[in-house]
Amino acid sequence: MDERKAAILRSVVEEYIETAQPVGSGRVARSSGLAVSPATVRNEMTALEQEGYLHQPHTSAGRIPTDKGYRFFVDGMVGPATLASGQRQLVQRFFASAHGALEEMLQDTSRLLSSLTDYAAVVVGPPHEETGIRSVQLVGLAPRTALIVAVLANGTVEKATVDLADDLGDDLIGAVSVHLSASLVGRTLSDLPSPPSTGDGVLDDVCTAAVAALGKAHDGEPEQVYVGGAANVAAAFDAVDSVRRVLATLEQQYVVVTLLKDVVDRGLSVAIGTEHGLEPLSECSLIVAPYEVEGEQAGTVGVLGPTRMHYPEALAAVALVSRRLGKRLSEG
Amino acid sequence: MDERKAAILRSVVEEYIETAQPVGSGRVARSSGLAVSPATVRNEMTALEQEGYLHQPHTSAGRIPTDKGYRFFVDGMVGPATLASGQRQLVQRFFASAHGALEEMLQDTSRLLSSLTDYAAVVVGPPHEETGIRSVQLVGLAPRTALIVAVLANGTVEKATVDLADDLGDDLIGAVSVHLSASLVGRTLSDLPSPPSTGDGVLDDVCTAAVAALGKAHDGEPEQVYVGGAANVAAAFDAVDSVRRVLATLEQQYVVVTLLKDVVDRGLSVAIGTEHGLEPLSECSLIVAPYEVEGEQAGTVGVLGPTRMHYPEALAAVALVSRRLGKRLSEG
DNA sequence: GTTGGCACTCGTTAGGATCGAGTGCCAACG
DNA sequence: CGTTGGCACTCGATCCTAACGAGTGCCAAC
Repeated sequence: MDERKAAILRSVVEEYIETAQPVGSGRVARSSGLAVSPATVRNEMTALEQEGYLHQPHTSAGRIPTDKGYRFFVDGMVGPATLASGQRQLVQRFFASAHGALEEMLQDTSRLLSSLTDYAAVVVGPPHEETGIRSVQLVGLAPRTALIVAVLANGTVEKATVDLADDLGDDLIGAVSVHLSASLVGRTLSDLPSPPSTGDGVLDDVCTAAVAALGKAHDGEPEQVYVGGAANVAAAFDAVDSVRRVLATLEQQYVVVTLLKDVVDRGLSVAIGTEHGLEPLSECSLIVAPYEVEGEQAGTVGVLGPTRMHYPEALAAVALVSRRLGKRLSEG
Repeated sequence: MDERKAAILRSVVEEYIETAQPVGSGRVARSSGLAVSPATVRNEMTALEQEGYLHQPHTSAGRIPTDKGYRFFVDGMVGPATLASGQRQLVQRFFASAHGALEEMLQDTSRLLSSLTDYAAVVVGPPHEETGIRSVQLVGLAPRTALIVAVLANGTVEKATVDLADDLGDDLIGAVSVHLSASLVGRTLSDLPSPPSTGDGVLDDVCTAAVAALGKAHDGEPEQVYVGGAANVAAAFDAVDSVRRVLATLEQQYVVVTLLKDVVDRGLSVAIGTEHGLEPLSECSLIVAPYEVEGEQAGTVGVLGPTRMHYPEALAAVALVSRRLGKRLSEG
């Protein structure tokens, strides 16, 4: 692919992202900056179509980029755009004043990202399984029900209800608490030991049940995902049915988490159209970036928009937010 | 309003809900079961229009119910429909097998309700402020940061980060925990006492800070709200802009909570169109029902659909789900 | 009070003409 | 040989008109 063809392709993509209208040779000749006639552009465009970068809705219409065309555009980008200073300030201020619980911060981050890009935004939280347990406690709720509560190092709380065979007194529950605390603190949810025997059968049984409940509650559960700006999906498409499909997919937390993980694992930061293989989202592109907490990859932030999204700006926003989020979470 | 006019109005509403097309006199004459001619129906319909129950999009089109027309229809309903046995079973099974944390159960309930009705569903959780505290604990997270964790009687966990002036040792944190526990257990979040002095200045300071943090974190915060089936909004309207407006409103948790509270407080179970005063939702109707846990009104479930929603079925679903949810939560 | 008849309204649909953006092809040009 | 202007052609979009028909309001008759 020679430089001129690339320039033409870029021009088509840019125009189409801006106008959502098929782009004709005349428009490209004017806007691409190339000093060539529309006829020359036409010749190149037929070639680009044959190579699969462009698509013609019908004879005598302009061209529309294919997924492959967007891919070339994205790969050939000089890099993410620089965000407007107002937007950078917004991010700055958000993370400067971000406070309180991890959960709220992640939810607010997804809202921030969606308001930066005008697309739907997704934030996947850090895996609970790998975070150190700071405290464990058993709390009696009802005569035969207790709650095992584990506080993790990142400030999140995991809990599970434990059904008890007998009605235990507060003293016994307290004893169990102490024993559990001694054996579980410092471990992780994915690495729960069976607590050493105390010699007391009842006490041991409760301990085992509690640990089992805690382990089971978060076994195979995906990480928490926070979706922000879902309403932007409605603005991005004008077919109400496309909107429905995308929203229905976004509601399935498990699917979303898997999707983001998958894309990140494949080392991509942009998945265009069908590249991620999720059929209901074939009209969408997804931009993702992992964020790191204390050097460890902790979670993912992402943006979901139409394939004709503003890639440079969205990439910049996602990159900035993921970096700042990681930094913010690292300082504790 | 005589009986025949009421029957005609009912017929118009039912037809319009079914077809989404303006309803003409001929159709009503056929479907209403009244033995009258279209001409008679026409006479009545002009009267109904002058009284504000019906609206004509343009001369020589059929009639569409106004909000007032829907209101009359709903008020005159013999009662909620009986749900299909398949749906009743679904609810049955859901609550029989519902398990685990309150939060997940409420989220799943909203999904259940949305799948029953094909509208968006909303569930507002019980207020945390009024639930008894079962356990309080201070956990050190970082050198100068701790987390105060309160377990409530309904199995939910409240927490707040506490910034410490000094780096406290585990022993001191433990002491604070014990002291906090002694003074806070049994109280509620809305009724936090200032812990009695221990004679130790540092210890007292930390206690006060922790209690303040806990109180502040949930002061004026609305109850948690769970939205399910938001994608159904896209199916209910065919103007993509209406969809956007409604979704954008649903994303504002505070607005949604206030809306539901407001409607319930006014003793309504149905708010039609502009009745709730929330402009972006003027094309929607809202069906709500409070649910009671142990005799106390605890929260609200609701359904948001287009004004031309299937009121009898939706009412039945909301009523059933709220009743069963309350029952399920009461048994602990 | 009810009804059939009737003229009228007005959105919807269908057909046809026109427009114009855009194309492919080709011959000419540097 | 790549580039370009010219040109005929395509085909969706736009506009117009006509015909249709569902529905209305009104009125006279029952």
